Amino acid sequence: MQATAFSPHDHTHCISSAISHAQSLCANRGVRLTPVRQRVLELVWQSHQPIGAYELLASLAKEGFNSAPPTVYRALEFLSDQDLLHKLESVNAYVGCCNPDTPHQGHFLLCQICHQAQELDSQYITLALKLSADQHGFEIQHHTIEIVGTCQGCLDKSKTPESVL
Amino acid sequence: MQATAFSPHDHTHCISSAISHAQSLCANRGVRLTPVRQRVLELVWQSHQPIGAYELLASLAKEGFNSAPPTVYRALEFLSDQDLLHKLESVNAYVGCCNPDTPHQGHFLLCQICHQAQELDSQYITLALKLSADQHGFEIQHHTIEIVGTCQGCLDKSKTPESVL
DNA sequence: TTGATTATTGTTATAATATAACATAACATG
DNA sequence: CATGTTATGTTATATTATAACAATAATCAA
Ligand SMILES: [Zn+2]
Ligand SMILES: [Zn+2]
Ligand SMILES: [Zn+2]
Ligand SMILES: [Zn+2]
Repeated sequence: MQATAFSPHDHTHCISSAISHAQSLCANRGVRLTPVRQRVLELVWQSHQPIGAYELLASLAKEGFNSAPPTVYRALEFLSDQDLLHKLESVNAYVGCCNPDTPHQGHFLLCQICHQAQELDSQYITLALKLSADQHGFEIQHHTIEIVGTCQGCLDKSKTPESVL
Repeated sequence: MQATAFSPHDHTHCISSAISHAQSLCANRGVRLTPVRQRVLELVWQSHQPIGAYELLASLAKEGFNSAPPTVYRALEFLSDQDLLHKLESVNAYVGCCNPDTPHQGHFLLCQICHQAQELDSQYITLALKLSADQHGFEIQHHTIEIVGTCQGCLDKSKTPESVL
């Protein structure tokens, strides 16, 4: 099992890969990854911690971009439409999508210690949702699945007191 | 399979049962279901459609209750702490809880046509979440599971054109 | 190339949701 | 009653998000 967000990894690779992926994907789709859109995507990918719209806005402002709310919300809307990021409803914040090629809703693990989010695409969960919906004759359009808890890394740290190190 | 919210039923029974249940539950727990708290709970139970804080506030104001935001948010916090309602994060609105005796997070079906919400407690979903989390060594504290789509009643209506009626 | 068309961005204002901070009142208990 | 605690009142403000319209930039057909 390789978790990405929660385990040590070369995150510069996450960023560069996400951006180059987004560039080719937008080119293929005939949509424009404009400077502000790309910069918002880069900012979202700065870490695996979901980031809020107004935090993005502050960064854009520092960098000389236009800094009114509609600017960032439009960029977020575009990136979301292109499946390049997801909004986490329970924290009003945004994370980069790991798999933008195929439209999907993710399932998310959110660590309340390190505040990182990991997107899953669990067939278990997808099937369980479908079974439950079917039982009620309910036709699913989309869903919000956000699981809050403690990630393995943070659990390990909490079980290793300073004195033992 | 008996769905409650989405199928015709005596909703006055939902309301009175929720309120009397809440009264005895608060008495047992030694907490106070004050007038404003009970009224908020009644308003939440007016229908199976999740209701927003400011809509509650407007109703309270009409009825002569204090009508500043903290009033309703405090009542919502109390009711949530007592497991008498849930917040639906994806719509910033609140629904009465069907099973306040045992602390839990619900799973919700939200119909985008009739805007009603049905709380589930699906063992399928609970198990799937646990399996997925375990695979990542992730310890679950709580979750947000909100499934948006079309309920059976609204599907039936859409499949029965006017001309046939 | 020009002009029409559409997509994108700029700008101002405001809506919608939620909380901080502190004062007052009600309740419980000895 | 005196006291500590819980609940409510009040004012202000924080946070998140969108409406509305103007200006600019890209696209494309003639
Ligand atoms: Zn990374
Ligand atoms: Zn963590
Ligand atoms: Zn009902
Ligand atoms: Zn419906």
